[in-house]
Amino acid sequence: MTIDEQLAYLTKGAEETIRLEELRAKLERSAQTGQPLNVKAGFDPTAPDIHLGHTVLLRKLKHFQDLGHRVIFLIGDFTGLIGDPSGQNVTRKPMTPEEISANAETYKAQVFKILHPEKTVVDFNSRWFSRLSSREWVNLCSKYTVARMLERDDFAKRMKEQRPIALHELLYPLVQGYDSVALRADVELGGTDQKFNLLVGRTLQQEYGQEPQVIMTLPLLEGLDGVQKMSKSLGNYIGINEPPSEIFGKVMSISDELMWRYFLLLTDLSPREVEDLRAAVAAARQHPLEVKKMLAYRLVADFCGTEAAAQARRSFEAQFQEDSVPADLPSVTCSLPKAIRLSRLLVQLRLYPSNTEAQRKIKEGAVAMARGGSSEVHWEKLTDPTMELDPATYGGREIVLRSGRRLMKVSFLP
RNA sequence: GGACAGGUGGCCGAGCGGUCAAUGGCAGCAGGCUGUAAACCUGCCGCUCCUUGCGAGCUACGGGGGUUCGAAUCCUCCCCUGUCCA
Repeated sequence: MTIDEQLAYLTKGAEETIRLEELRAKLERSAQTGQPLNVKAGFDPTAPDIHLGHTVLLRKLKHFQDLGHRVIFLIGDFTGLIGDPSGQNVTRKPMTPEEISANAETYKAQVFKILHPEKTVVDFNSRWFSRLSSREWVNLCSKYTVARMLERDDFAKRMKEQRPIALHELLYPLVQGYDSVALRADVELGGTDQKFNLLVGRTLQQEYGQEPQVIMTLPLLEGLDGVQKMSKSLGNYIGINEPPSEIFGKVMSISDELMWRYFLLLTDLSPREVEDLRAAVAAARQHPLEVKKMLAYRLVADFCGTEAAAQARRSFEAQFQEDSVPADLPSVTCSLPKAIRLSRLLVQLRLYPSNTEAQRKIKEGAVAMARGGSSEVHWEKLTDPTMELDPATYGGREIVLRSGRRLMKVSFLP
């Protein structure tokens, strides 16, 4: 690839690159010297649940790897030790080294579904921060001013809204920026919300006599609700470790509008191709449902393989388009020594969190049962909250319970 | 250290001595319509128990103590947040 082609490849889908000319220079130099670029991205040590939102960034890291560069997957274990910047007064308790390394392993298992393991270095920022003397700390703090720090929009916003800002939170950008110094990063990637922190990295590198890193911000992916960014705490996420049918189903539940965004940020389709698809749907040449199934299939295939993707699609079609029972239902076997209340069973199956809620839903007509069969399924609503399943009639039988979109197969021992 | 304003269910936000498990909005769950889309309509939305009833009990309005037959609501101490002053 020519340098221009490389630039196009790397900046595709990125929100902003600061600065493009610097990236070009770095790429040229790397090509001449054969020295790969250090491309850094930081991750929280506490949330080893990678979801599609993270993959926007991970995919971009992979693009750099495709061109032969070295990715530094930095786990912010030190950052995690001090506390949480956004959480109010939740003092985070220090994680043990065991927990941290366990989390790191979990990260690797997930992240290498996307990244090339041999071109990835996993590092921890406690490696340098735990050795930093107080003197060096103060020195680090002297490199940046309060006024500039308060420019960060979320700080500015909180000041304006008269909400608390703890002093140590002001240190976060500094800590993250220093990571770039310690790693001699050439490029750092982050979400658009990270722009300020990334820029601090540039400033600090110059303060420490290094060439500033190029920063690249990536759009934040909206979650299932289509409005807020995908995050675990909001519960609007699709985890890449989830079962294939789960991923497929969740993708199918996003809005049509959001689907284009997913195509753009999560697949290798070019912006042009996505536009063409969109036009086809607008002109009714393509059914949006079919296009969305294609998206779901691709995403499942990325993380679970094409076979799982095909299976997930079949199950989806069986359940929602043919109203029959999919083949790969989650199923449990349980013994039935004596009669059990339906509501209790539902809680045991984790279809509902509490008995109270299970009973409520039963009364509302949300629970249905299909018996054994496969093709001709009859769903029978179970609306009696006092219903009990007794061994005499259910022992040895197999039933399928449904609550909303969730199905569960239960086999009773005789 | 002082003055003032606040802390209510996942979030926002009413209530300011009883009828309050607490109005309303958002989010969420379920039903209908559909394409597990959007929009819209309906119900639910702390927990437990059963005799499933407009049932009983328990827990809840920052924390502790108090006043009262009775407190989210009054008093008091403490904690937390913000603003102004030092």
